[in-house]
This record gives sequence, structure tokens and C-alpha cells, in this order.
Amino acid sequence: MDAVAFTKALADATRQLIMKHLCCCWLSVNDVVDKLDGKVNQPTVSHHLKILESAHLVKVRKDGRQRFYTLDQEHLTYCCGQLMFNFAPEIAPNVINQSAIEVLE
Amino acid sequence: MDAVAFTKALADATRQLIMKHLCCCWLSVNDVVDKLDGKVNQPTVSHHLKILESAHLVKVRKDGRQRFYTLDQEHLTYCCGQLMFNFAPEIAPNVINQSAIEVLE
DNA sequence: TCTTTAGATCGATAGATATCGATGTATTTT
DNA sequence: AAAATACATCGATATCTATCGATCTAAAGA
Repeated sequence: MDAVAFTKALADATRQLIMKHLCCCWLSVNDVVDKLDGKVNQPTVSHHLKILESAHLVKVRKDGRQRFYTLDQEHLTYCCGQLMFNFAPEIAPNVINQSAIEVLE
Repeated sequence: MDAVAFTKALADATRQLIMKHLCCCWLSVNDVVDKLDGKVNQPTVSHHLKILESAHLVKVRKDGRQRFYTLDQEHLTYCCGQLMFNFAPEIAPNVINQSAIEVLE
């Protein structure tokens, strides 16, 4: 786990907005563009999705000429857990079920 | 909790290095500069500590002309927990002790 | 009071990144 | 095969941010 890469991928308001829309459902690139309703346009969305994919924050499924994305909740949970153990080692064990985290990666 | 501000504050290699050194102990600004051993110098460290403080990732204690910093592990845990519940709502409940998180802020 | 020390702030600069229009590529449809 | 669709890529630009040297401020010591 690269904690810097993980947090850099998260550290943008537009990307977090995209992630909100990709939570618990699969959307195509154009679906995301539509959900963002004019805030940014297609090349920008593609750019952000690429960053999210590189950091394994989203999963992709190709179907015809479309690409469907959704959050990779397992990896997100794993990374957040690692952050806690890195930077809050005195508290994390009281809050996290470590054995459940280990399963995730 | 501002998830964007939180992740932006974390999204830098130098800051995460500083945080590593501030884990479980109190260090003055010059202590941190020394620990970083030439990588960056004092104004840069002050700059990063200010960002970390603004995001409540560190706590400060003044003593004479020195300022001592340490990680705010409670707030870090709380923010990581919120990230999980935002972006991995289908998994977080299996991994996190939610009542323990709620106590933290 | 003068000097020293710890740290903050300022101004400048270089590098990173978010955004967009234009265009390229691959796939489907007609 | 030609047109249309979905998305990626390119090049340009503007904004943001990390870094540093120089300087300022406040506290402690002589």
C-alpha cells in the first residue's frame, strides 16, 4: 500500500464527487459526466477516472464501447485501515477489527 | 469533517514523513528539521506543520520559545472512519467499531 | 539592554495538476 | 463501408503548491 499515492488520489474535490456517484453502483463515463451536470466535461472525467483506477479506488468493467466504473470498497477499506495503523497506532486497535482488514488485501 | 481538506493535508510525501516522526512522541520544530536530516529546511517544515495543524492532524503545545507537536491520533482515527463510511459503506460496518468512532468527535 | 535562539512569515520560483477544446481510436449500427 | 457513438489522448493554459533564502518576531539568557 502506498499511502501517499492513496491520499493523493483522494485529494481532489471533483474526484471525491465522482466517487460519491460511483458508490454502490456502476456508471459509464458519460453517466458520470451527466451526474456532474456541467461541472466538468468528458476529458476531465476521463482524466480523473484514470487516476482513481491507477490508485485502485475504482474497478472497471468493459462492455461494448462503454466502460463502467464503481468504487473498489474493499481496497478503500484496506487503505483506510492501513492509514489508521500508520498514524494512529495507539487507537486503531480499539476501533478496527484487524482480522477483517487483513482479508481485504 | 471535511474529507477533501483531510486528504489534501495527507497528500504529500514530506508531510507523511513528518507525521511518521510525530507518531507517539512530541517534537519541537527543530527536532523535526533534524529528523528529516537535510531533506527540507526549517521554513518548509513550519509550512507543513501549519497545514497539518489546520487539518487537526497534529496537536501543539507551546513551551517557552518552542512549539511541540504530536499526531492527533483521535482525530485521524475519526477521519479515517468517516472516509470508510463515505466510500465503503457496504464494508465499513463489518470492519469498524462504529460506537468507538463516534466517541472521537 | 543586548544577544541569542526558536520559529513564523514573506517573496520568488519551479514543478505539479486540473481543466478544456480538438482530435484520435475502437466499437457498434446502418 | 460509412456513420455514429463512447471514450482516450494530446497540447495548451491557468492555478496551486512545495521549496528556499532572507527577514521578522517573540522569548530566554547574559
